Amino acid sequence: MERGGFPMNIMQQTQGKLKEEIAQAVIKAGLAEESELPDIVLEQPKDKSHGDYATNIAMQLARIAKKAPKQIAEDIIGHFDQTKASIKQMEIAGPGFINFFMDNQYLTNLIPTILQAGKDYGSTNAGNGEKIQIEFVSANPTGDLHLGHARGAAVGDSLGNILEKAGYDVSREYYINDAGNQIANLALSVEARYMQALGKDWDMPEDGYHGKDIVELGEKLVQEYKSEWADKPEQERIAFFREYGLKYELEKLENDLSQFRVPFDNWFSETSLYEEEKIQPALDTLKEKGYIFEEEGATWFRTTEFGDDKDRVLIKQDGSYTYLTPDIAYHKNKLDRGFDTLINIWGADHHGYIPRMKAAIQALGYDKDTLEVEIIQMVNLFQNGERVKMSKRTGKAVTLKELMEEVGIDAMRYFFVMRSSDSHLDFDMDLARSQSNENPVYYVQYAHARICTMLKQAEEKGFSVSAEIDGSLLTAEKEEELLKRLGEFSQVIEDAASKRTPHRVTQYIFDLAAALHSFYNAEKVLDEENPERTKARLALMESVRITISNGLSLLGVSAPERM
RNA sequence: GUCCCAGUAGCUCAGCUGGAUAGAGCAACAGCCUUCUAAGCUGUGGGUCACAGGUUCGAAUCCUGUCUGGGACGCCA
Repeated sequence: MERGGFPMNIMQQTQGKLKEEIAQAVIKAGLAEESELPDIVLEQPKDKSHGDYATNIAMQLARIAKKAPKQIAEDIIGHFDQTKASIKQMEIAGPGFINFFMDNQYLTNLIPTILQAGKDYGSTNAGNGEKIQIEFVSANPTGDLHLGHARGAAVGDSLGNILEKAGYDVSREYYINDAGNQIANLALSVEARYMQALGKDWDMPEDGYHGKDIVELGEKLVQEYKSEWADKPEQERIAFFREYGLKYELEKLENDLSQFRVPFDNWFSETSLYEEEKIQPALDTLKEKGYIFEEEGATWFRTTEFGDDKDRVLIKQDGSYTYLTPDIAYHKNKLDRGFDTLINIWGADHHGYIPRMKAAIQALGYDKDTLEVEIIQMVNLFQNGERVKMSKRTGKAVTLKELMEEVGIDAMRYFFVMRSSDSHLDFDMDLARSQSNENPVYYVQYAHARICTMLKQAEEKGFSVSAEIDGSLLTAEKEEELLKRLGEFSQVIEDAASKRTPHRVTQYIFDLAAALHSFYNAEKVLDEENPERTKARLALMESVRITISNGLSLLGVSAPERM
């Protein structure tokens, strides 16, 4: 029952057997050759009267077998070996669907599996250890992280967790843009705030950073150094502010993200590309392959070769690099480190950058799909029913840190991964903060806490959770619903991983929590008159608790034992 | 002008590689606590899936075009 060190996914096993038997029946009935057999699709009908599983194979075979779908379905059923696939009943419905009603045993078998797996329940080896690097956030170290970064951080971290759970080998990385103009600007901004803190009349630079954090830094510097730096030679002063500012900003980024439960495996410095002379070799590689040309005193990369709308400058007329150039060297470095797939998570305002980066990947000799760019759409903040206006220029944006204090980390993490990343997100602060039934985070956490209470009281009454239960006692409608949901967990994770859609996990645990609440109101777990059923239900409850807890942990949301 | 994302219930959004009567939360309405946490549950109403063509047994889903909203189109980063 082991696969890749993880418990085998019972549901997949069941479905696999069923598909296999369908294929056998089709061949035995002479409806198609093995080679012309289409992929067998099993779906779980929404309507329970359509069985536990249904297949559309008869419709798919209509053309190949040159028969009416209903006739084909009858032939398949006639040649089907029910005993092998634990089928209780089969029927033909609608235009030619075959509905399968399963023997329930296969569901209750889930419980011992989940109890044994514990924190590992849901883990699979679907990713086969594929090495994936996720680069995300990567905000310039020139100010506080704002809402958009926060969404990217939540999505990136959750996706990383999900990929790991699905058996991928994940590395999370933050690319620090500590080399370009923006850092020169940071130094000038820090200088200005320092001078202002000393009471001097000093203008902010043209493209300065107006965030509150730099104002605070100016004040901090005055406390620490008094007016010492005001009289130093400009060059020395700027160099100091540059270094100090960078360190200050980076520490802040790391602290905020770590508080937001977003750890990185590696913080990669752009400057290191210069120091380790990684840029010229990358340029040389492109040159050798003939993708470089000179024009109007600049050096160009022929990205149009790979479908970009125009070629891109790598070295400007003044001899300096564009942003793209070290970034190409950076991506070459990533590839040299042996990752199979690179995932970059970018804000929607960077989508225009995708074709040139993909061009670089291809020019370096890799398939364009080696690099995947996940675009995260914008976040709009709402408070008191109104959209909160933000301006980056004046530093009026709401920061990650402020939001963590205002609404809490659990709510933020959940909300940011609640919707598909390519939908704009309306973040309602009042809703995120509210401790009410309108708030989906509480809804899910409450389900977990409810179970914990039951388990605790069960213990006080002398019951203990055990995998040795009589599964035939779990036949109530709400119990079957719960069991079916529980069985889907691994598949949900695999889908979320392979399609890079972490929001599916959020939807899943919400649905699971709903099934739990519904069960809770319909059935009583603790019943001293009926200890066997109590034991069976306790084991079911613990299975649900484990699954909710595991799901929440993928999202970086806590699973409280009481609320 | 070109490119990307979105357009599904009053609102916010799901809808997997095309499948049966399009789902959920909120809001509205009607019920449920002497019983394991009512931060919960049950029920009702609410839809020309932006529009128009096409592909086929079958389209919210795939293709083409149009419209609307947002974003991007630098020798900025």
